[in-house]
Amino acid sequence: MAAKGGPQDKRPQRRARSLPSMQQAGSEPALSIERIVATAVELLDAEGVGGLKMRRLADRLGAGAMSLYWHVDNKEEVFDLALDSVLEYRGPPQRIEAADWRGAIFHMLEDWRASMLRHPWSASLLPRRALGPNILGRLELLGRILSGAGVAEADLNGAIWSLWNYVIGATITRTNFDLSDDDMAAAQQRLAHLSEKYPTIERSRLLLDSDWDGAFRKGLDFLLDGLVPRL
Amino acid sequence: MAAKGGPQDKRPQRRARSLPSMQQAGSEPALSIERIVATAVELLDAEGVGGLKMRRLADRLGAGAMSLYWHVDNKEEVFDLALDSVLEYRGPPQRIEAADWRGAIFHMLEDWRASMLRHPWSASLLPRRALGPNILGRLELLGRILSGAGVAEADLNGAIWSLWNYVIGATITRTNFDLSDDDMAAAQQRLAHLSEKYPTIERSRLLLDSDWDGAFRKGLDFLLDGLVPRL
DNA sequence: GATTGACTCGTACAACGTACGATGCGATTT
DNA sequence: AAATCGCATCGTACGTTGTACGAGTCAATC
Repeated sequence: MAAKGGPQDKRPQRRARSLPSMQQAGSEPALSIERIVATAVELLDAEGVGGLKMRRLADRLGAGAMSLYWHVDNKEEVFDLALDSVLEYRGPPQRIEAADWRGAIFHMLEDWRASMLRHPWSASLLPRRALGPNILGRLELLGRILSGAGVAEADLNGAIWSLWNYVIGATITRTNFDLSDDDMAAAQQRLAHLSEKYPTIERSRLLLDSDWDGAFRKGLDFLLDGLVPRL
Repeated sequence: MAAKGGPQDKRPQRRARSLPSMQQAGSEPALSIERIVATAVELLDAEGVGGLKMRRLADRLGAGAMSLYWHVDNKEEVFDLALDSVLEYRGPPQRIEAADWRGAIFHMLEDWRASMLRHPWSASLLPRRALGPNILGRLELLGRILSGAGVAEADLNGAIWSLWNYVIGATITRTNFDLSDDDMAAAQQRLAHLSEKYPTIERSRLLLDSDWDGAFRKGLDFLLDGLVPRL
């Protein structure tokens, strides 16, 4: 979309924020990207993807709707920033990467999944390409650990992507089928109708109660078994 | 959203379509869900998710915008139907499921991925929960093959979900980073900026040229090695 | 004091999904 | 034949959204 690589130097680059500048009546602490993103995450947590509207976001910030556009190009960017902000990774408890690479990978990927499950809207935003620094940081860390664990240079990209794919797939599936009780009942009924067309699904209660966490870990184990050469 | 399970019997259930009923001047073949969905897929292929608007869809069909709403509840449903329609599976060339379960699974999952890559918008629609008959059919088939291959009942759901997660994750990643040449150049430049923060990504050219297809197959192999008990 | 640049916001507009009700038409009933 | 009914189409209109535009405020600098 923004293909033409012109200068387009409309963006502020950096706000000096010299004084508090009381601005209203001494209450609202002035706009900033950080505050905008944090409030956007709040709003998304509370009302989902559809609940994030520029006017509402501005309201929560005690600002006019159009004020946001000085800090942000458009709504898309708010989504991108919110997504990346939720994926920050503070690293494993100790520095054990080299010795226990498997533990390090597990920790990072489970934290990844947990972070996204804490903010279910994040999964549905993932397919829209937004490579923020936190996401890149996770990919970088993943590559570094795998590389240290003995994965050959030629296999590195494949290994990184396999794990990434698995994690985001699992997260998307999980948030997608994390039905409320009402939905469960409805699904149950809808499926009962079709039990003769989908007997296996019906018998294993695939959509109703799967052990998501156990399945995630087990699949991850298998993947790692294959990706990293046994020593 | 549509939680209240009232009767809401507004939907037509079945159109008899008794006569061609020349309707206009003998040209347009009258509206139907099938035609609406097929045209929606065309439009999505041509212009992406953002390009599908009810008015435009109606235009392409030679109909008024509001005419669509007799066949369809809302735009969401158009998305759901388009997604499912693209995921139809005609089955493996021969009937070899029992003997060559690995081949059968590979065939189905690679076809799955290929179908979605042929319609890149489909990946971004997946996280919105829409279990059409074709998707359910694929899950059912997957379960049946795995079960026949010797996966224990207790492990079945986990195995199904692991494979499903992997496939949709891989597809989403692939469509997400399938950059045009312009985007590639832009990404290259943006990354050059950060090469000291992400040296591993930079060195392995992770975002620029990965062997997507090879990585997909390899990871799938590893998953299957783990999921299905070796005989 | 004048100018500048960072920042805010009220107004306005175009585009969208779709509610509502009118209309046409074939089949059925009277 | 006339009246009725159900399927199907569509024009108009409304509310909501993202955001373009330009005017406004205030502190820092000249």
